[in-house]
Amino acid sequence: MTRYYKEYDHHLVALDCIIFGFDEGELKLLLLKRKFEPAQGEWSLMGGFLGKSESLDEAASRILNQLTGLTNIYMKQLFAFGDIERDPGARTISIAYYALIKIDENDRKLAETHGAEWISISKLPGLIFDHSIMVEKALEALRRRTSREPIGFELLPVKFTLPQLQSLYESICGEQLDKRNFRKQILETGLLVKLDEKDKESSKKGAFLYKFDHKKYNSYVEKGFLFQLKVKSGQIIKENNGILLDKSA
Amino acid sequence: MTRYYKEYDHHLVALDCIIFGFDEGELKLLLLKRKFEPAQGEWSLMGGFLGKSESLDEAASRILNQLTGLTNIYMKQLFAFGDIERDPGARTISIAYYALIKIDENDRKLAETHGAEWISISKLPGLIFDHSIMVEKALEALRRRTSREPIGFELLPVKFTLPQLQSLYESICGEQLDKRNFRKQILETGLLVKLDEKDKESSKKGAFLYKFDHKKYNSYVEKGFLFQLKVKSGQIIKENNGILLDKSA
DNA sequence: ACTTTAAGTGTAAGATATACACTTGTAAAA
DNA sequence: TTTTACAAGTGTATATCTTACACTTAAAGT
Repeated sequence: MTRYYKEYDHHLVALDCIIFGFDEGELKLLLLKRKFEPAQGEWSLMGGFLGKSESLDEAASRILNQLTGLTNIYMKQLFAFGDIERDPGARTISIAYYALIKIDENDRKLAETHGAEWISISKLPGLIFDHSIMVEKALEALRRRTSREPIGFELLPVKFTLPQLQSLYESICGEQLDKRNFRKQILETGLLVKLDEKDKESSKKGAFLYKFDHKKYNSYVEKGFLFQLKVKSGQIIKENNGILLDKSA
Repeated sequence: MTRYYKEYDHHLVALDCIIFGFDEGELKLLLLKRKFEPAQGEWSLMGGFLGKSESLDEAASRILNQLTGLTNIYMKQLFAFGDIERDPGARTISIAYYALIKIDENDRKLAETHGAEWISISKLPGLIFDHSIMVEKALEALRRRTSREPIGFELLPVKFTLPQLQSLYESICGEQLDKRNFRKQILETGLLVKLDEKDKESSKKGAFLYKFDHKKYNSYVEKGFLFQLKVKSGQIIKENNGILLDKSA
């Protein structure tokens, strides 16, 4: 490769992964205790450094794979963090990615060997550096994206029940949803396939299992159709479909 | 600063700015003809390299300032581009920012000395490297953000008319809007202050000038109120307030 | 005085979101 | 075997929001 730009500074580029999972009705993050200095022993996100011959997406996937053994995971770039003092170890640019995974016993064991743990969003410990800010930002991004794309299914088993799905959406948006309205809305999309099987884990009656119709969804996306769910972030106090509601004035 | 991580690769980190303006009823980008190799003479975004002692935001602001002389500009990080071959000059990570500026004669002259030109979104030339992808992504981000935040005002003079504002929103979302509905919606926010002055540039009758009430907006933001305008991206064929509209099935 | 041009204004109908309570199926306990 | 307990599953009416739509007004130029 030809070489221009020789005179400019070069930088360490890190990747940090915010790994979301859903388990026991709670949204969780896969966190680990850092095994090297600086900040050894403290809670952090899984991270690593960018190599010369890998793209950002490739590096992020590699790092996720090291921790979970998983490939082909839903992963999106979140944001680049570049404050000078963000990492006391050295001036490092960190590009954060978030991943959505289906928590599973196998992955769980592999993660454990790295000293990683699934921790509920509502019980997060303090994290090193700017990792808590990354998590906050990832949650906002997850909420926003959930309302535009059917990504919830990335966090559930292939077969899931409607009560599970509703509980997931409730965890993401931090708000109770009406069962009838939720079911009506989600079934109207035509993107769920009802199976002839029930899951009896959580009730005597049992709830029918469904699966997400990825093929149909992709064909809709190509046609320009749009998935849209009203998912409010926990921050919103009062909202209107118009612009801004000003009942007080 | 202590030094850990010594053994990892270091990378060139660039910043590229997608600079939006609004003029003559059109959304425009400030582009320039590249003055150095590789790809000398081709159209590109304004860019530069990250220095050792500046944050990403600082570097992006510096680069914008070099071209326009402006400071305190609305600027947001867009995305980090890191494909290995994206810049034939060297392996470079580029972090793209987009900026919204009020086009003004002074800036226009400074920009010209750099060989920069304001070019309408609808007449963009091919750009070097992945810059066209950056622009496409920036437009999507602008559309999305416009529907959640009142950022249109960053592109207009401090005093503006409602027809101007409507025309801006139409340019951003690529769609005609109904005059009465638009005015109703935007005035209901209570965020516009009507002035006792008219602008007679574009009609004999003249249109009243307004200004945006930043102070009131900030107080709303603190209270958690939300600005929301229905701005559709040009890509969306058919949309519904529910989830996905499936009238065809 | 007449013409031209864009600014400015209100309402009714249709679509969408929301609120709400009882029945069903099954397992476990009595 | 009957009863109890528990979550799954189902429909409608009202309120709210979005949309479509046409005439009047002000001022400059002829």
